[in-house]
Amino acid sequence: MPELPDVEVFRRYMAATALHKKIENVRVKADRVMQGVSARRLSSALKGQQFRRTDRHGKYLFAELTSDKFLLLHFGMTGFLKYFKVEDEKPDHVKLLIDFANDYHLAYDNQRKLGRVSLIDDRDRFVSSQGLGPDPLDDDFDSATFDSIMKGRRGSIKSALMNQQILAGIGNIYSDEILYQAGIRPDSSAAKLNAKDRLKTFNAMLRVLRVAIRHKADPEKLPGSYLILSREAGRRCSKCGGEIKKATISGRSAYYCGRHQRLIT
DNA sequence: ACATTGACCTGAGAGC
DNA sequence: TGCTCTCAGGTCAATG
Repeated sequence: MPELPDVEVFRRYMAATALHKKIENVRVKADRVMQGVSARRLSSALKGQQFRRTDRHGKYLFAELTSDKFLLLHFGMTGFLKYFKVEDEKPDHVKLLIDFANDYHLAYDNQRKLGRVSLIDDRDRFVSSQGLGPDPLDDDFDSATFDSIMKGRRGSIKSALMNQQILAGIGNIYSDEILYQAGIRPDSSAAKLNAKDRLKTFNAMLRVLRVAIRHKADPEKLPGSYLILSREAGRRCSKCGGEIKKATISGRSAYYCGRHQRLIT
């Protein structure tokens, strides 16, 4: 679930529910997902504070506290947030539970332990220390930046789109979707795309990410012309009737239409 | 320096 | 029903 559009939906959800409320208590499950911070320190950093605003870069969510520190959340493959009041709405694999003064709770849930919860001092410093590339939805990210990123790549276009050091936020599902919409096969060489192909990919990227966010990143609500609805080998392409193929690229399973997506080598 | 692979976790679903 | 096997949207360290 949690690629850029999903995390943006989580961010908006958190902003709509959990800002400006006094944090009364914090329950931390000491776990692999806690990174660089003990349960005790995280708990004391949150207690008595409020969340002032939320922010996102790629797949990372930042929740700024009134103390100027940030709670950092990464959702791995199975993470999500839930704001709730009564106990029976509490999800099953809660790693961090924040109790507010209004008797509501915010849960960070993650079944598999591939996510990350941390406490950081500075958002921008975190982004650069992680070596994260630009977020494609940042205002100053344009097609010229996208061009310069893609030109120097030796591998496939799909791997380039998914490389967080190059471009932050796109994962396996949305890289397939972007290339499906752009009509380019995922195993095409990133460096061999011409200017027109790059512009097509860039435009498809922005469109797909925005449309996904608008539909709450819920696959069932996405337009019928999206690959995500028929992402299975042997199915028919919703655009051209071609056959959906499966391939392994950089160790991840990729799906594409064998007819309307062009291989560029 | 860059690209690709395997390991890390846990549970769902397929196949028998 | 129950067992085993494979796979899953994440990153990171190790390898080529």
